[in-house]
Amino acid sequence: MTDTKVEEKILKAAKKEFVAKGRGGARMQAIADEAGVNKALIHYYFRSKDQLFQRALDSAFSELMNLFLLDITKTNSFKEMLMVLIDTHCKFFIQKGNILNFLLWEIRNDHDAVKESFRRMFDVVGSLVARKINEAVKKGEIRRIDAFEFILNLLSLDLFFLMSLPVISSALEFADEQVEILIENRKREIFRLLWQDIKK
Amino acid sequence: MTDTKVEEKILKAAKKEFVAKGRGGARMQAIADEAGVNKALIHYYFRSKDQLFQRALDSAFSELMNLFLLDITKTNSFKEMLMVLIDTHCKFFIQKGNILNFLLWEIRNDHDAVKESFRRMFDVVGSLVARKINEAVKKGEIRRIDAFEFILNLLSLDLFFLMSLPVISSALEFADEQVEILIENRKREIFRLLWQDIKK
DNA sequence: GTCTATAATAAGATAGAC
DNA sequence: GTCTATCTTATTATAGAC
Repeated sequence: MTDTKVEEKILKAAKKEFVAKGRGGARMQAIADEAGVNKALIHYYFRSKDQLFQRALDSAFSELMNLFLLDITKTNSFKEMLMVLIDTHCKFFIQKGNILNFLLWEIRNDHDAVKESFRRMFDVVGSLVARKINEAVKKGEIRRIDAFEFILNLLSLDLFFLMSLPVISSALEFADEQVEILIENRKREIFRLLWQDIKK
Repeated sequence: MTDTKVEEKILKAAKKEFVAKGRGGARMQAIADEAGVNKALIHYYFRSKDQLFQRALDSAFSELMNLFLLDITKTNSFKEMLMVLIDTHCKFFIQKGNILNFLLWEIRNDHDAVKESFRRMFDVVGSLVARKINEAVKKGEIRRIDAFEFILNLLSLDLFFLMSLPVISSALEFADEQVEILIENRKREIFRLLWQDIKK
């Protein structure tokens, strides 16, 4: 608690506020309150709102990248890996709320801010999945597929649904249990669609 | 030109500014400049930034809804319909830029603003597609499928890709021609994945 | 390092002339 | 209806005490 560095507390609070309100809507006062410090102290550590935002964006983006760099090498089969991935994405984004909407919204004007991390992540994940695909093909588990298209298919199906979920469930006035059922159905459907496409 | 109502000119300019900068980042002055009128005139017509935003959001949302209400009843086969839909979505969002990112971002705090339109659209599109499915099933063109899951699959694959395209192509430093090839490949892949799943 | 008080500015809103 | 000029407020940022 008290041994958590103040700088970290502020950054954490900033991330929460920025993800909730966006770059423009976020308030330095709200960040200070959330972190339990004075407004002036934020400027002491981070100089300006702009620089704080950059740090928060970096951090939020890294969190997302780490999700995709999960240790999936431990899964035994491609089928199992696919199930684990879908499940993990759902759990993460349900917990993290608007982080993906936030990133896709704020990054559009500032591609450079994440260009390097994105490319690195892309290389690592790309080659990791490509290797997994090769192994599975050799074992005769799946047919030969394109790694890029496969990843894009998976992420599209997972992430778009999770991004739209608040709108869908609010507009259709789903109760909490209905939402849970919806998610479970969706996970099954995504797995079904992807697996029957690639399995041998 | 001059016979375009001023109110409409302002609304159009507002939509452009809000979609580009978001609710918080948009500036009344920028809207006035874009519309070629005075700042005070915006208040005369729309009272406040807040009310202008609501109108702009409504209008942007309607545009999107209209896209999904396309006259697809004219297409002869389910296969043809699917191809037309994928193509239309791509064309629309490449032209309209960040409209989807904007909506998914801004609506998260204000579901009520679009609840009714969304539900109406959902009902209309849902029953339209369900009817199309029934016809195609009877003709033996496709297997029996769930309309909700099918629509979600289609929109996920289409829209997530288009939302992420700016980030992807910037981070991977794709040239314009490469982006075009990417899109064409993606269209083929989406159609392939969906069609082989449902065709009989 | 952390606070209080305050400056500086940006931006939305309005009054009033035309 | 449309403009100029101005008011008001919200918010970032800083100076300076402790």
